[in-house]
Amino acid sequence: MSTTRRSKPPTPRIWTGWHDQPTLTVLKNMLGKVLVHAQRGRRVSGVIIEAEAYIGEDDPACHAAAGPTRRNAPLYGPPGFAYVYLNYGLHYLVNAVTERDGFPGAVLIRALAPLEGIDLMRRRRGPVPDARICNGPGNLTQALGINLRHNLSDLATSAVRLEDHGFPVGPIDYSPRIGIRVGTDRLWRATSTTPFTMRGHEER
DNA sequence: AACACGATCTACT
DNA sequence: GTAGATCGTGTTG
Repeated sequence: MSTTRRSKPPTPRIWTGWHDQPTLTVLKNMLGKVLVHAQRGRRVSGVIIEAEAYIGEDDPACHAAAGPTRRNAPLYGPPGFAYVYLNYGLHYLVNAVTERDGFPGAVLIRALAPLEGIDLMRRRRGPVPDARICNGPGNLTQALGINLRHNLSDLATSAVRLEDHGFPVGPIDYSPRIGIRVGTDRLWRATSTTPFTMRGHEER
């Protein structure tokens, strides 16, 4: 065995501490965590700076509002898995499933500050400014190469996973969720007010 | 089997 | 500010 030692950074921790937490707690803790797609030995990742909660059949904006279907089945499963679906026939959106088995809930990841593999992100996203590479739920999945194949991935063990790199999170803003016409009374959109490397995020 | 629609984004005006 | 892209899903026939 070679004894050559390079100064390897400490292995980034998989983030699993959220599995048993209420969705709104997961929402709060999601900011500052790192969404990773490790593929073909390459890591593409970003720090989560914007996310939204969708909780229960009583939440009219939640995909589970009309009860369980084949599509939203992941929401009803155990926490810790990805719920990926195609929106508007164009964009893949990635959620982290929350709440106990049988109760639907998830956190939608809406924006990242690019961390690793930015060159690959640029290639996937085409000629857009760096600041907009990962802002928007459909844009970040394109940048990370996340699609329907990753639906129901275990976010602790799969190529698509959540890690805690210890990024400090400052104050968090809570505002109405975006792109929905119902359930806008709930302030379940969380945004980080402190920039990490780049913001790429604008209020509307 | 056919159809309407959506937790969006971009490119126009 | 708003039209258009584009397709899986749920609903209807």
